[in-house]
Amino acid sequence: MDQGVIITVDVALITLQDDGLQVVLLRRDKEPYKGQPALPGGYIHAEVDNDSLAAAKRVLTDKTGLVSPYLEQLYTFSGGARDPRGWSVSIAYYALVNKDVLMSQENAADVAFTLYRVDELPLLPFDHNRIIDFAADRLRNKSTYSALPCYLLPETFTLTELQKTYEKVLGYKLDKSAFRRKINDLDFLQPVDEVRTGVHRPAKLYRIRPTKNLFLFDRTI
Amino acid sequence: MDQGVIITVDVALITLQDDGLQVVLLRRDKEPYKGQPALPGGYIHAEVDNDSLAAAKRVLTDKTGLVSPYLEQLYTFSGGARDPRGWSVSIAYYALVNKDVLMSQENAADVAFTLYRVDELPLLPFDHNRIIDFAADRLRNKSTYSALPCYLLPETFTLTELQKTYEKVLGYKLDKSAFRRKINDLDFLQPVDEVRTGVHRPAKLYRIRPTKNLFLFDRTI
DNA sequence: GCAATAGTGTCTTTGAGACAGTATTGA
DNA sequence: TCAATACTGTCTCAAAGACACTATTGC
Repeated sequence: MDQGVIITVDVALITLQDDGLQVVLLRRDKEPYKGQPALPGGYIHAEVDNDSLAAAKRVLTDKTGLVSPYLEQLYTFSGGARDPRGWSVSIAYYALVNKDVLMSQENAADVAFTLYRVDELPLLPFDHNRIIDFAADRLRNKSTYSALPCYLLPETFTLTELQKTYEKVLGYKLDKSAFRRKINDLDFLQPVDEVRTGVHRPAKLYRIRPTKNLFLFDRTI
Repeated sequence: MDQGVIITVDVALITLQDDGLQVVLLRRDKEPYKGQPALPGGYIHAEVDNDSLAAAKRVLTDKTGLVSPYLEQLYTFSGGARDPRGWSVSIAYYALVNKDVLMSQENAADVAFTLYRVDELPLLPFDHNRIIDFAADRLRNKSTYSALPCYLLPETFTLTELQKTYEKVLGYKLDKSAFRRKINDLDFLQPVDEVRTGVHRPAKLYRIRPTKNLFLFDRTI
């Protein structure tokens, strides 16, 4: 049955730089909006994709060479006005990745990413501005009660690095003492037998406790 | 472009009875699964629906005669295994309605609803069991930090009725004193110049403060 | 020793839970 | 006056914020 509806997945791949959250955009290689920066996306391939999550994984890997440590369905955008080709549905996902992992992948896969601050976007094709707004809001909101920001960090990290990450995502400062008390109580990190040495006192390294699911807290961080 | 993908909306319309949350199911009037109880749902009509929210409203009104006071996108279910007709996408919504409003509508619109407890469902067609589980989980979770349960009540209600509603949705008892303190602090109700008279001391009536958006709290109820 | 960062201890404030109290109605 | 429900006051406890303190490193 042909309902004449276009069905795609789009992925907002988000990372963290010194100056805030960034989203990965790629130059479109096809019409419409050929050559313009837009979210990685593509049609669902009913023959190869088990479901839309599989389609999102495939799109992300095909277009960026990455396998994200965190990928979650965001929202489904739809309507007759969002795509010049006609009535369309985009099942949008968002993904998180560490900046250094992303950059080394850019070299390895020989693709050209464009990074934009999520709060300073140009006008993008389709409703991609809205999708990115949704993704940033979801990330910021969910970070108040989950371990999500861990996925913006490398495999191991110090508590100070984790706190700075939460602060950049949330947009406000946290108290060091209270932060460490909560991290300790919530018990979602495991110590690694290493330290990060720098100019001064070395800091203990941690990794997120291995799990299939995102750690959700029963209170705020 | 025909991708051979079926695209539908399904609505989990939820109400509250004495013994807990109930979901409205209707007997399917078409194949597949003709005659079996299932969620109200239907194809997107690209010619008439502005977007999937409009489609969900239309489906709900066409099949039940209702306009729900609360309707929100839930999740998008997809894949090749959920529908015998082939690879399909269901943009699922959930809606809330008061039991008495629902029942009077059943008579007015001359439709036959079947109500099932969300925790005691038979095996349903497609992945409707999963959709209802998602809806009940979302409702219970969101009720801990929002005014959602108000939409399960009639237009006006007493504080005791509201507390009982929260308790039934959440599945645990709340302290009366603390509950009223919070309702007062959160300031999302407005008093109505009426009381509910019964056998004993009359109770003040309230309604939810008029707003376009759901009231979200910065803490737990 | 000094500067800088890592990490801890403790006081105060706030809000939640427990629970007992008072208030108002119909019969 | 009594039963039943509406509504309030107060004590205790736990978690959060503020902030000062100690610890460990390179130089």
